[in-house]
Amino acid sequence: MSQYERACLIRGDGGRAIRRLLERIGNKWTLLVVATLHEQRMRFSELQQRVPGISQRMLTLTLQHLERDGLVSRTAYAEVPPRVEYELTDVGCTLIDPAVRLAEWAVEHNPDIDRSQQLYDARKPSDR
Amino acid sequence: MSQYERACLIRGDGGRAIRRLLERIGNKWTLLVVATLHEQRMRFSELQQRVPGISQRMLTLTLQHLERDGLVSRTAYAEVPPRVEYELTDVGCTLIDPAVRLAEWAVEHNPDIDRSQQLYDARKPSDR
DNA sequence: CGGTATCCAGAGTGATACTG
DNA sequence: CAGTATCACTCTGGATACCG
Repeated sequence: MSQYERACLIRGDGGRAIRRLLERIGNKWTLLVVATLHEQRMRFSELQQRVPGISQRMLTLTLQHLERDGLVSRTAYAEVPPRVEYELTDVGCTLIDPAVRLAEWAVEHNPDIDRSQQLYDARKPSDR
Repeated sequence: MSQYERACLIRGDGGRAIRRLLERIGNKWTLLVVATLHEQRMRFSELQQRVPGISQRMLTLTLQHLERDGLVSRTAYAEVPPRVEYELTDVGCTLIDPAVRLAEWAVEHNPDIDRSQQLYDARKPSDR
């Protein structure tokens, strides 16, 4: 399969498949939560500590979305005080690999983008 | 490098690298424009025709961001009427591969996600 | 402990009209 | 042709307070 043909996958159905995925993981916290859960199953409060900066509300919302999509499973234990644990499902695990590729690209090309932005911003507006 | 170690890349610097990338490509149009330009260099109006639904304003904004990041180059020809052509830079091209992996995941797992959402939504709110 | 409910500020997006 | 300018709207995310 050629590089060209593969690129067509992105536009595929007018881009609907990948758009849907990006609406999921394109937000501020989802990938961080997924990557954190990949280390091990974890309860709510532990997750909140390991994802620095996330608010209770956003962690709740993120986990609910992930559970609805079947990427994370939620287990509530009938105890007092309550205990709830989250873990990646099998499908959720398969997302790690493509996500890591993206992260590798990001880390590798961050300096390029910095440089390009500085050049761009230094140009006189009239030259743009 | 283990799967576990690779996943750490996502959280890397508190997730800053991949967050920056997702702010770029996580929006509605960027990846569609990149994938379209991957076919060939193209002028503004042609691009607008090939990316169905995009407004003039959003295409302008998307291209300006991509140019600032150094993923797309812009060439204006001093003609009347004006002609401007866009093409992927070398760095821009390297983004195609990880993006395609993501698209492949999206296409492959779309049915899983549909099913999971239907199950989730069918559950009584009290069971959640 | 693990959530909900409410409110608010800001960013992303789109329609429309105008311009070199 | 390839943009800019303006306005309106929606959606996200954050702060805070309360609940089982």
